Amino acid sequence: MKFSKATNYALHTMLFLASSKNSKPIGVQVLAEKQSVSPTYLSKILTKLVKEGMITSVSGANGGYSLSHGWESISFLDIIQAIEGKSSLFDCYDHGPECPIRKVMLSSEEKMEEELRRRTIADLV
Amino acid sequence: MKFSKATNYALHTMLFLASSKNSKPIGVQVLAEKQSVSPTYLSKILTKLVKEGMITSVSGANGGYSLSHGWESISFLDIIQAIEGKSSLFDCYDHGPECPIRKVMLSSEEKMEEELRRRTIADLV
DNA sequence: GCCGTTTTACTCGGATATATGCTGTCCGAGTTTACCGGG
DNA sequence: CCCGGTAAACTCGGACAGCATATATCCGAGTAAAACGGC
Repeated sequence: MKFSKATNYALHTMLFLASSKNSKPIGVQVLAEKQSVSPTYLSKILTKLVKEGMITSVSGANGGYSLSHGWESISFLDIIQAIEGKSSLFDCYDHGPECPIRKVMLSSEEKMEEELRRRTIADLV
Repeated sequence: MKFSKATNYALHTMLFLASSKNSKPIGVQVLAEKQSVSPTYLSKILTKLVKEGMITSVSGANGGYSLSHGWESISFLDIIQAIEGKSSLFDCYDHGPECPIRKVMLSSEEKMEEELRRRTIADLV
């Protein structure tokens, strides 16, 4: 089990957008170049962030992506879940909600999420 | 990103072995049946636990798997890492060890591992 | 009843499908800006 | 100077290919206990 590269790209893109306080949108070409990833693939990833309202996209010439209003409160967990989905890391089949193993796994997972919820991109700028 | 089913099987097998205090080894057939998984596949998973010294296997008739001496101190993390490997959940390419995002991810991951290290199968019996 | 042989019940390991999800590409469509040429 | 049309610079979305890994199966080999059979 690994975090996907897509999550990595999303996090670094958010950090980059937050670092360049430019109000003008930044094209996906530029963002992709910084991370050595193809623009079309990055675009696909960023679309997920747009749908979650974390960033906004502007079509047409001089278009690109920029942070949404209220971006300062976006946590690592928000970004990760936008890419990876919100489902639990651990599936316990046929053992029901009372499965003691499941309980341990879920509580441990929750510890990580607490920390990821606490940390924001804005903290790093 | 998900924990693999193999990890689930490994954890439940450990719990089952710990619950049935029987000193006699238990055949993979029995263990597999409890979890609705094929015996040959489960065997492959359990081999990893054997290599890590958590359980021992006995060949031949009336053979099977049983807990190793000192099993009481085996943590969830031990079992999970035996199956999933010990590498970090988050890879940061080309950003070096000073990458601030990497630091946040690793520290969050560490929170989960702390909890998994604290919890043992023996606690659940 | 004893001992050697065979059968049976197991695990072990490698090789090999199959499935699933991640990564990445391609292309057509829509959108906005910049440019350009005619009046 | 203005205005309309065209080109250029973008994002968006779906379809699709390639690849890695997880999942699962198959089979031959080794191993230990039980069963058997001759003496």
